[in-house]
Amino acid sequence: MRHTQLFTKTRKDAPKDEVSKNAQLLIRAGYIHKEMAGVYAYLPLGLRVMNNIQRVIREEMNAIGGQELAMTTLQNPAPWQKTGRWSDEAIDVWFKAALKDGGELGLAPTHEEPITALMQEYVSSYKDMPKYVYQFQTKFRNELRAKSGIMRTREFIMKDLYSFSRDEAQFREFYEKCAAAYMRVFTRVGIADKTFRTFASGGSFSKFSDEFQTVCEAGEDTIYIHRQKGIAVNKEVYVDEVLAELGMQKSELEEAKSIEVGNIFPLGTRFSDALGLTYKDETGAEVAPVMGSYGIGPARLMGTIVELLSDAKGIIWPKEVAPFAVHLVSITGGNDEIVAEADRIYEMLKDHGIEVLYDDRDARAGEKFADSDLIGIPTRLVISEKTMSQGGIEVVTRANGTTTFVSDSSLVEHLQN
RNA sequence: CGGGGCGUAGUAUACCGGUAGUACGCUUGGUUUGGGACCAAGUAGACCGAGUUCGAUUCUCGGCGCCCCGACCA
Repeated sequence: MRHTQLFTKTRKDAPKDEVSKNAQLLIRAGYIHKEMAGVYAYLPLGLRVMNNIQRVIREEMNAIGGQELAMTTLQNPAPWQKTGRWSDEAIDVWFKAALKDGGELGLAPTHEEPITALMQEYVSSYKDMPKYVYQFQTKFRNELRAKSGIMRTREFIMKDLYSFSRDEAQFREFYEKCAAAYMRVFTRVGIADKTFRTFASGGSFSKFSDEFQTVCEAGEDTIYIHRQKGIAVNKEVYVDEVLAELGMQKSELEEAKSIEVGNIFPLGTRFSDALGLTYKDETGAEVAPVMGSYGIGPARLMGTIVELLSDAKGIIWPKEVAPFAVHLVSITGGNDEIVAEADRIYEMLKDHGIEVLYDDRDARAGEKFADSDLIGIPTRLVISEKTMSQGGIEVVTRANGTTTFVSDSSLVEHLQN
Protein backbone atom coordinates (compact mmCIF):
# COMPACT_ATOMS: atom_id res chain seq x y z
CA MET A 1 0.00 0.00 0.00
CA ARG A 2 1.15 3.49 -0.81
CA HIS A 3 1.37 5.82 2.15
CA THR A 4 -0.25 8.55 0.10
CA GLN A 5 -3.38 6.40 -0.10
CA LEU A 6 -3.55 5.98 3.65
CA PHE A 7 -6.07 8.39 5.13
CA THR A 8 -4.51 8.27 8.58
CA LYS A 9 -1.69 10.50 9.69
CA THR A 10 0.89 10.23 12.38
CA ARG A 11 1.18 12.84 15.06
CA LYS A 12 3.88 14.05 17.35
CA ASP A 13 1.73 14.46 20.42
CA ALA A 14 -0.48 11.96 22.08
CA PRO A 15 -3.91 13.21 23.12
CA LYS A 16 -3.88 14.46 26.67
CA ASP A 17 -6.55 12.05 27.84
CA GLU A 18 -4.48 8.99 27.01
CA VAL A 19 -1.89 8.03 29.55
CA SER A 20 -1.24 4.40 28.72
CA LYS A 21 1.67 3.65 26.44
CA ASN A 22 -0.35 1.34 24.22
CA ALA A 23 -3.02 3.92 23.41
CA GLN A 24 -0.54 6.76 23.03
CA LEU A 25 1.58 4.93 20.50
CA LEU A 26 -1.31 3.33 18.65
CA ILE A 27 -3.11 6.65 18.32
CA ARG A 28 0.00 8.61 17.38
CA ALA A 29 0.87 6.11 14.67
CA GLY A 30 -2.68 5.98 13.36
CA TYR A 31 -3.65 2.44 14.33
CA ILE A 32 -6.70 3.25 16.40
CA HIS A 33 -9.18 6.04 17.04
CA LYS A 34 -10.86 6.68 20.33
CA GLU A 35 -14.59 6.96 19.88
CA MET A 36 -15.36 7.43 23.56
CA ALA A 37 -14.20 6.10 26.90
CA GLY A 38 -13.43 2.43 26.47
CA VAL A 39 -14.49 2.30 22.82
CA TYR A 40 -11.91 2.30 20.05
CA ALA A 41 -12.12 2.08 16.29
CA TYR A 42 -9.49 0.16 14.36
CA LEU A 43 -8.03 2.12 11.47
CA PRO A 44 -6.45 0.51 8.39
CA LEU A 45 -3.09 -0.20 10.03
CA GLY A 46 -4.70 -1.32 13.28
CA LEU A 47 -7.12 -3.57 11.47
CA ARG A 48 -4.25 -5.28 9.69
CA VAL A 49 -2.55 -5.99 13.01
CA MET A 50 -5.84 -7.17 14.50
CA ASN A 51 -6.41 -9.48 11.55
CA ASN A 52 -2.90 -10.88 11.86
CA ILE A 53 -3.37 -11.59 15.55
CA GLN A 54 -6.67 -13.27 14.80
CA ARG A 55 -5.07 -15.28 12.02
CA VAL A 56 -2.47 -16.65 14.41
CA ILE A 57 -5.11 -17.56 16.96
CA ARG A 58 -7.34 -19.08 14.30
CA GLU A 59 -4.54 -21.27 12.99
CA GLU A 60 -3.78 -22.59 16.45
CA MET A 61 -7.43 -23.19 17.29
CA ASN A 62 -8.00 -25.02 14.03
CA ALA A 63 -4.93 -27.14 14.71
CA ILE A 64 -6.49 -28.55 17.89
CA GLY A 65 -9.79 -29.29 16.25
CA GLY A 66 -11.62 -26.02 16.74
CA GLN A 67 -14.46 -25.17 14.37
CA GLU A 68 -15.13 -21.53 13.76
CA LEU A 69 -18.59 -20.06 13.78
CA ALA A 70 -20.11 -16.67 14.42
CA MET A 71 -22.78 -16.30 17.04
CA THR A 72 -24.72 -13.10 17.50
CA THR A 73 -24.13 -10.04 19.61
CA LEU A 74 -27.84 -9.44 20.20
CA GLN A 75 -28.84 -11.88 22.88
CA ASN A 76 -32.10 -13.61 23.55
CA PRO A 77 -32.85 -13.35 27.29
CA ALA A 78 -34.41 -16.84 27.47
CA PRO A 79 -31.30 -19.00 27.92
CA TRP A 80 -29.83 -16.46 30.31
CA GLN A 81 -32.95 -16.61 32.42
CA LYS A 82 -32.58 -20.38 32.60
CA THR A 83 -29.06 -20.11 34.01
CA GLY A 84 -29.99 -17.23 36.29
CA ARG A 85 -27.58 -14.84 34.64
CA TRP A 86 -30.01 -12.40 33.05
CA SER A 87 -30.07 -10.29 36.20
CA ASP A 88 -27.71 -7.42 36.82
CA GLU A 89 -26.83 -9.05 40.13
CA ALA A 90 -25.40 -12.07 38.30
CA ILE A 91 -23.69 -10.09 35.55
CA ASP A 92 -23.22 -6.46 36.47
CA VAL A 93 -21.81 -5.39 33.11
CA TRP A 94 -24.91 -6.02 30.99
CA PHE A 95 -25.88 -3.59 28.29
CA LYS A 96 -29.57 -4.19 27.67
CA ALA A 97 -31.93 -2.62 25.22
CA ALA A 98 -35.70 -2.39 24.97
CA LEU A 99 -37.47 -3.71 21.90
CA LYS A 100 -40.16 -1.64 20.23
CA ASP A 101 -42.80 -4.22 21.15
CA GLY A 102 -41.88 -4.04 24.82
CA GLY A 103 -39.49 -6.96 24.93
CA GLU A 104 -35.89 -6.82 25.99
CA LEU A 105 -32.61 -8.06 24.67
CA GLY A 106 -29.00 -7.99 25.74
CA LEU A 107 -25.75 -7.08 24.05
CA ALA A 108 -23.50 -10.10 24.48
CA PRO A 109 -21.06 -9.85 27.39
CA THR A 110 -20.09 -13.51 26.77
CA HIS A 111 -21.59 -16.50 24.98
CA GLU A 112 -21.87 -19.57 27.23
CA GLU A 113 -25.68 -19.51 27.21
CA PRO A 114 -26.30 -19.12 23.48
CA ILE A 115 -23.65 -21.66 22.48
CA THR A 116 -25.01 -24.23 24.92
CA ALA A 117 -28.55 -23.64 23.68
CA LEU A 118 -27.33 -23.85 20.09
CA MET A 119 -25.46 -27.12 20.63
CA GLN A 120 -28.60 -28.69 22.02
CA GLU A 121 -29.84 -28.82 18.47
CA TYR A 122 -26.85 -30.82 17.26
CA VAL A 123 -25.60 -32.93 20.16
CA SER A 124 -27.61 -36.02 20.96
CA SER A 125 -25.24 -38.98 21.07
CA TYR A 126 -21.88 -39.80 22.65
CA LYS A 127 -20.79 -40.14 19.03
CA ASP A 128 -21.32 -36.40 18.61
CA MET A 129 -18.57 -35.59 21.03
CA PRO A 130 -16.16 -34.10 21.68
CA LYS A 131 -16.88 -30.85 19.85
CA TYR A 132 -14.87 -27.65 19.97
CA VAL A 133 -16.39 -24.48 18.62
CA TYR A 134 -15.06 -20.98 18.65
CA GLN A 135 -15.60 -17.52 17.28
CA PHE A 136 -14.17 -14.05 17.11
CA GLN A 137 -17.04 -12.00 18.31
CA THR A 138 -17.73 -8.60 19.79
CA LYS A 139 -18.47 -8.50 23.49
CA PHE A 140 -20.07 -5.58 25.27
CA ARG A 141 -19.37 -4.97 28.91
CA ASN A 142 -20.61 -1.94 30.74
CA GLU A 143 -17.48 -1.44 32.78
CA LEU A 144 -17.68 1.08 35.57
CA ARG A 145 -14.27 2.22 34.63
CA ALA A 146 -12.71 1.56 31.27
CA LYS A 147 -8.98 2.04 31.49
CA SER A 148 -5.48 1.44 30.19
CA GLY A 149 -6.15 2.26 26.55
CA ILE A 150 -7.29 -0.78 24.61
CA MET A 151 -6.67 -3.13 27.54
CA ARG A 152 -10.00 -2.75 29.28
CA THR A 153 -12.77 -1.52 27.06
CA ARG A 154 -16.55 -1.59 26.90
CA GLU A 155 -16.65 -3.10 23.44
CA PHE A 156 -14.07 -5.58 22.26
CA ILE A 157 -13.59 -8.65 20.14
CA MET A 158 -12.91 -11.89 21.92
CA LYS A 159 -11.88 -15.26 20.66
CA ASP A 160 -14.00 -17.57 22.74
CA LEU A 161 -13.88 -21.32 22.35
CA TYR A 162 -16.25 -23.73 24.07
CA SER A 163 -15.55 -27.41 24.48
CA PHE A 164 -18.19 -30.13 24.82
CA SER A 165 -16.85 -33.44 26.08
CA ARG A 166 -18.33 -36.76 27.13
CA ASP A 167 -16.72 -36.76 30.50
CA GLU A 168 -14.15 -35.17 32.74
CA ALA A 169 -11.24 -37.15 31.29
CA GLN A 170 -12.05 -36.18 27.74
CA PHE A 171 -12.48 -32.59 28.85
CA ARG A 172 -9.12 -32.55 30.65
CA GLU A 173 -7.31 -33.89 27.64
CA PHE A 174 -8.53 -31.01 25.52
CA TYR A 175 -8.03 -28.47 28.27
CA GLU A 176 -4.32 -29.27 28.30
CA LYS A 177 -4.16 -29.28 24.52
CA CYS A 178 -5.70 -25.85 24.45
CA ALA A 179 -3.31 -24.57 27.11
CA ALA A 180 -0.42 -25.69 24.91
CA ALA A 181 -2.02 -24.04 21.86
CA TYR A 182 -2.33 -20.80 23.80
CA MET A 183 1.37 -20.83 24.56
CA ARG A 184 2.07 -21.32 20.86
CA VAL A 185 -0.05 -18.26 20.13
CA PHE A 186 1.91 -16.21 22.65
CA THR A 187 5.17 -17.46 21.19
CA ARG A 188 4.15 -16.45 17.70
CA VAL A 189 3.07 -12.96 18.71
CA GLY A 190 6.33 -12.42 20.58
CA ILE A 191 5.37 -12.36 24.25
CA ALA A 192 5.88 -15.97 25.35
CA ASP A 193 9.05 -15.32 27.32
CA LYS A 194 7.07 -13.13 29.70
CA THR A 195 3.86 -15.13 29.73
CA PHE A 196 3.10 -17.65 32.44
CA ARG A 197 0.33 -20.13 32.85
CA THR A 198 -1.14 -18.92 36.10
CA PHE A 199 -3.21 -20.74 38.64
CA ALA A 200 -6.27 -18.66 39.46
CA SER A 201 -9.68 -18.67 41.04
CA GLY A 202 -12.45 -20.04 38.88
CA GLY A 203 -14.79 -17.17 39.66
CA SER A 204 -18.37 -18.32 39.76
CA PHE A 205 -17.76 -21.18 37.34
CA SER A 206 -15.42 -23.50 39.14
CA LYS A 207 -13.00 -23.69 41.99
CA PHE A 208 -9.94 -22.97 39.87
CA SER A 209 -9.04 -21.80 36.41
CA ASP A 210 -5.90 -21.12 34.44
CA GLU A 211 -4.94 -17.69 33.28
CA PHE A 212 -2.17 -16.68 30.95
CA GLN A 213 -0.47 -13.72 32.50
CA THR A 214 2.16 -11.60 30.77
CA VAL A 215 4.59 -9.82 33.03
CA CYS A 216 4.28 -6.10 32.41
CA GLU A 217 4.34 -3.03 34.62
CA ALA A 218 1.19 -1.76 32.94
CA GLY A 219 -0.75 -4.80 34.12
CA GLU A 220 -3.73 -4.78 36.45
CA ASP A 221 -3.00 -8.11 38.06
CA THR A 222 -0.43 -9.34 40.51
CA ILE A 223 1.02 -12.80 40.16
CA TYR A 224 3.64 -14.86 41.93
CA ILE A 225 6.01 -16.61 39.56
CA HIS A 226 7.73 -19.92 40.20
CA ARG A 227 10.64 -19.54 37.78
CA GLN A 228 11.84 -23.10 38.08
CA LYS A 229 8.44 -24.56 37.24
CA GLY A 230 7.72 -21.83 34.72
CA ILE A 231 4.27 -21.21 36.13
CA ALA A 232 2.64 -18.66 38.39
CA VAL A 233 -0.09 -18.17 40.95
CA ASN A 234 -2.55 -15.31 40.88
CA LYS A 235 -2.64 -13.13 43.98
CA GLU A 236 -6.30 -14.06 44.49
CA VAL A 237 -5.31 -17.64 45.35
CA TYR A 238 -1.93 -16.81 46.91
CA VAL A 239 -2.73 -18.51 50.19
CA ASP A 240 -0.92 -21.24 52.08
CA GLU A 241 -3.62 -23.82 51.48
CA VAL A 242 -3.49 -23.44 47.68
CA LEU A 243 0.28 -23.21 47.55
CA ALA A 244 0.57 -26.42 49.54
CA GLU A 245 -1.76 -28.10 47.07
CA LEU A 246 0.53 -26.96 44.25
CA GLY A 247 3.68 -27.98 46.07
CA MET A 248 5.05 -24.45 46.25
CA GLN A 249 6.43 -22.30 49.00
CA LYS A 250 6.20 -18.55 49.24
CA SER A 251 9.98 -18.26 49.40
CA GLU A 252 10.24 -19.68 45.87
CA LEU A 253 7.85 -17.16 44.38
CA GLU A 254 8.55 -13.83 42.78
CA GLU A 255 5.92 -11.07 42.70
CA ALA A 256 5.15 -9.29 39.43
CA LYS A 257 2.54 -7.07 37.80
CA SER A 258 0.93 -8.73 34.82
CA ILE A 259 -1.67 -8.56 32.09
CA GLU A 260 -4.20 -11.35 31.70
CA VAL A 261 -3.92 -12.20 28.00
CA GLY A 262 -5.87 -15.43 28.13
CA ASN A 263 -8.05 -17.47 30.41
CA ILE A 264 -9.25 -21.04 30.23
CA PHE A 265 -11.63 -22.58 32.70
CA PRO A 266 -13.67 -25.66 33.37
CA LEU A 267 -17.41 -25.16 33.26
CA GLY A 268 -18.33 -28.64 34.34
CA THR A 269 -21.99 -29.33 33.65
CA ARG A 270 -23.24 -26.03 35.00
CA PHE A 271 -24.51 -24.78 31.63
CA SER A 272 -25.46 -28.11 30.13
CA ASP A 273 -27.52 -28.88 33.25
CA ALA A 274 -29.22 -25.49 33.36
CA LEU A 275 -30.10 -25.50 29.68
CA GLY A 276 -30.91 -29.20 29.42
CA LEU A 277 -28.10 -30.11 27.03
CA THR A 278 -27.62 -33.88 27.16
CA TYR A 279 -26.41 -36.75 25.03
CA LYS A 280 -27.19 -40.45 25.18
CA ASP A 281 -24.28 -42.64 26.23
CA GLU A 282 -23.66 -46.22 25.08
CA THR A 283 -26.31 -47.50 27.49
CA GLY A 284 -28.89 -44.99 26.33
CA ALA A 285 -28.66 -42.91 29.51
CA GLU A 286 -28.99 -39.12 29.29
CA VAL A 287 -25.72 -37.51 30.29
CA ALA A 288 -24.74 -33.84 30.53
CA PRO A 289 -21.62 -32.93 28.53
CA VAL A 290 -18.67 -31.54 30.44
CA MET A 291 -17.89 -28.09 29.15
CA GLY A 292 -14.95 -25.75 29.12
CA SER A 293 -14.44 -22.16 28.07
CA TYR A 294 -11.31 -20.63 26.56
CA GLY A 295 -10.80 -16.95 25.88
CA ILE A 296 -8.20 -14.68 24.32
CA GLY A 297 -8.73 -10.98 23.71
CA PRO A 298 -6.96 -10.03 20.46
CA ALA A 299 -7.10 -6.31 21.29
CA ARG A 300 -5.62 -6.88 24.70
CA LEU A 301 -2.93 -8.96 23.04
CA MET A 302 -2.26 -6.08 20.66
CA GLY A 303 -2.00 -3.67 23.58
CA THR A 304 0.30 -6.00 25.46
CA ILE A 305 2.60 -6.34 22.46
CA VAL A 306 2.83 -2.56 22.21
CA GLU A 307 3.48 -2.18 25.93
CA LEU A 308 6.26 -4.74 25.79
CA LEU A 309 7.74 -4.25 22.35
CA SER A 310 8.31 -0.55 21.89
CA ASP A 311 10.98 2.02 22.51
CA ALA A 312 11.23 5.79 22.75
CA LYS A 313 10.72 6.10 19.00
CA GLY A 314 7.68 3.91 18.65
CA ILE A 315 6.36 0.42 18.20
CA ILE A 316 8.43 -2.65 17.25
CA TRP A 317 6.02 -5.23 15.85
CA PRO A 318 6.96 -8.89 15.73
CA LYS A 319 6.81 -10.25 12.18
CA GLU A 320 3.68 -12.32 12.65
CA VAL A 321 1.52 -9.39 13.64
CA ALA A 322 3.12 -6.42 11.84
CA PRO A 323 0.73 -4.55 9.55
CA PHE A 324 3.23 -4.95 6.72
CA ALA A 325 6.36 -7.05 6.30
CA VAL A 326 8.47 -4.19 5.00
CA HIS A 327 8.36 -0.42 4.99
CA LEU A 328 9.78 0.96 1.77
CA VAL A 329 10.99 4.51 2.26
CA SER A 330 12.11 6.68 -0.59
CA ILE A 331 14.32 9.68 0.00
CA THR A 332 13.93 11.46 -3.29
CA GLY A 333 14.94 15.05 -2.77
CA GLY A 334 12.75 15.84 -5.73
CA ASN A 335 14.74 13.53 -8.02
CA ASP A 336 12.41 11.72 -10.42
CA GLU A 337 14.91 8.93 -11.05
CA ILE A 338 14.77 7.96 -7.40
CA VAL A 339 10.98 8.06 -7.49
CA ALA A 340 11.01 5.76 -10.51
CA GLU A 341 13.42 3.35 -8.86
CA ALA A 342 11.39 3.24 -5.65
CA ASP A 343 8.22 2.66 -7.68
CA ARG A 344 9.94 -0.20 -9.47
CA ILE A 345 11.07 -1.84 -6.23
CA TYR A 346 7.56 -1.41 -4.82
CA GLU A 347 6.02 -3.22 -7.77
CA MET A 348 8.67 -5.92 -7.60
CA LEU A 349 7.99 -6.62 -3.94
CA LYS A 350 4.25 -6.72 -4.54
CA ASP A 351 4.74 -9.11 -7.45
CA HIS A 352 6.55 -11.46 -5.06
CA GLY A 353 3.73 -11.33 -2.57
CA ILE A 354 5.63 -9.30 -0.03
CA GLU A 355 3.38 -7.02 1.98
CA VAL A 356 4.83 -3.58 1.74
CA LEU A 357 3.94 -0.12 2.94
CA TYR A 358 5.53 2.32 0.53
CA ASP A 359 6.21 5.78 1.89
CA ASP A 360 5.89 7.59 -1.41
CA ARG A 361 5.15 10.94 0.18
CA ASP A 362 7.02 14.00 -0.94
CA ALA A 363 8.50 14.50 2.49
CA ARG A 364 11.92 14.90 4.02
CA ALA A 365 14.04 12.06 5.31
CA GLY A 366 13.70 12.99 8.96
CA GLU A 367 9.95 12.95 8.89
CA LYS A 368 9.80 9.67 6.98
CA PHE A 369 12.24 7.93 9.29
CA ALA A 370 10.50 9.22 12.39
CA ASP A 371 7.15 7.97 11.08
CA SER A 372 8.67 4.66 10.10
CA ASP A 373 10.09 4.17 13.58
CA LEU A 374 6.75 5.10 15.11
CA ILE A 375 4.71 2.76 12.91
CA GLY A 376 7.15 -0.01 13.73
CA ILE A 377 7.21 -2.28 10.68
CA PRO A 378 10.01 -4.81 11.33
CA THR A 379 12.08 -4.16 8.21
CA ARG A 380 12.73 -0.84 6.51
CA LEU A 381 14.05 -0.48 2.99
CA VAL A 382 15.57 2.84 2.05
CA ILE A 383 16.05 4.05 -1.50
CA SER A 384 17.88 7.31 -2.00
CA GLU A 385 20.55 8.92 -4.10
CA LYS A 386 23.09 7.39 -1.77
CA THR A 387 21.79 3.83 -2.09
CA MET A 388 21.32 4.15 -5.84
CA SER A 389 24.90 5.27 -6.33
CA GLN A 390 26.01 2.21 -4.39
CA GLY A 391 23.83 -0.03 -6.48
CA GLY A 392 21.63 -1.39 -3.76
CA ILE A 393 19.01 -0.92 -1.13
CA GLU A 394 19.49 -0.19 2.52
CA VAL A 395 17.80 -2.73 4.78
CA VAL A 396 17.25 -1.58 8.36
CA THR A 397 15.94 -3.75 11.15
CA ARG A 398 13.56 -1.76 13.35
CA ALA A 399 14.27 -3.75 16.49
CA ASN A 400 17.99 -3.04 16.70
CA GLY A 401 18.76 -0.54 13.97
CA THR A 402 21.22 -2.81 12.17
CA THR A 403 21.73 -1.78 8.58
CA THR A 404 22.84 -3.81 5.59
CA PHE A 405 23.11 -3.11 1.89
CA VAL A 406 21.50 -5.56 -0.46
CA SER A 407 21.60 -5.50 -4.23
CA ASP A 408 18.17 -5.21 -5.78
CA SER A 409 18.61 -8.52 -7.56
CA SER A 410 18.93 -10.35 -4.25
CA LEU A 411 16.45 -8.23 -2.31
CA VAL A 412 13.45 -10.52 -2.58
CA GLU A 413 15.50 -13.55 -1.57
CA HIS A 414 16.97 -11.58 1.33
CA LEU A 415 13.52 -10.64 2.59
CA GLN A 416 12.06 -14.08 2.22
CA ASN A 417 14.45 -15.84 4.55
C1' C B 1 -19.68 3.01 43.00
C1' G B 2 -16.08 6.12 46.72
C1' G B 3 -12.07 9.77 46.15
C1' G B 4 -9.19 13.27 43.14
C1' G B 5 -8.32 16.07 38.65
C1' C B 6 -9.44 18.22 33.88
C1' G B 7 -12.69 20.36 29.57
C1' U B 8 -9.55 26.73 25.14
C1' A B 9 -8.43 25.85 16.92
C1' G B 10 -7.46 19.21 13.98
C1' U B 11 -3.38 18.33 18.10
C1' A B 12 -0.55 20.18 22.34
C1' U B 13 -0.62 24.34 25.42
C1' A B 14 -0.84 29.93 27.53
C1' C B 15 -3.07 34.27 29.50
C1' C B 16 -7.16 36.97 31.20
C1' G B 17 -13.75 39.70 34.71
C1' G B 18 -12.94 44.01 29.17
C1' U B 19 -10.87 42.54 21.01
C1' A B 20 -8.05 34.81 23.29
C1' G B 21 -1.72 34.16 22.39
C1' U B 22 2.06 30.40 21.01
C1' A B 23 3.78 25.77 18.67
C1' C B 24 2.62 21.69 15.51
C1' G B 25 -0.85 20.65 11.61
C1' C B 26 -3.40 22.45 7.24
C1' U B 27 -3.43 26.17 2.60
C1' U B 28 -0.42 29.36 -0.86
C1' G B 29 4.44 31.05 -2.68
C1' G B 30 9.72 30.60 -2.35
C1' U B 31 14.28 28.34 -0.60
C1' U B 32 15.66 23.47 1.00
C1' U B 33 16.17 17.83 0.88
C1' G B 34 19.61 11.01 5.01
C1' G B 35 16.67 11.90 11.28
C1' G B 36 10.28 15.50 12.55
C1' A B 37 13.93 22.21 7.69
C1' C B 38 13.64 27.70 6.81
C1' C B 39 11.20 32.43 5.24
C1' A B 40 6.60 34.89 4.10
C1' A B 41 1.36 35.17 3.87
C1' G B 42 -3.07 32.64 5.31
C1' U B 43 -6.60 29.01 7.97
C1' A B 44 -8.87 27.59 12.45
C1' G B 45 -10.78 27.84 19.02
C1' A B 46 -13.44 28.93 24.91
C1' C B 47 -18.22 21.41 26.17
C1' C B 48 -23.68 22.70 27.19
C1' G B 49 -27.20 25.42 30.25
C1' A B 50 -28.52 28.72 34.15
C1' G B 51 -26.86 32.50 37.56
C1' U B 52 -23.76 36.83 39.32
C1' U B 53 -22.02 41.25 36.52
C1' C B 54 -22.40 47.08 32.60
C1' G B 55 -19.58 42.96 30.55
C1' A B 56 -18.15 35.74 31.76
C1' U B 57 -13.71 31.78 28.16
C1' U B 58 -12.43 33.48 33.24
C1' C B 59 -16.52 33.59 39.16
C1' U B 60 -20.93 30.33 41.13
C1' C B 61 -24.37 26.24 40.38
C1' G B 62 -26.18 22.21 37.41
C1' G B 63 -25.53 18.91 33.32
C1' C B 64 -22.48 16.31 29.92
C1' G B 65 -17.70 14.40 28.71
C1' C B 66 -12.66 12.72 29.72
C1' C B 67 -8.47 11.04 32.87
C1' C B 68 -6.22 9.01 37.39
C1' C B 69 -6.36 6.14 42.36
C1' G B 70 -9.43 2.58 44.76
C1' A B 71 -13.45 -0.99 44.58
C1' C B 72 -15.47 -4.29 40.87
C1' C B 73 -13.96 -7.66 36.84
C1' A B 74 -19.28 -12.41 34.99
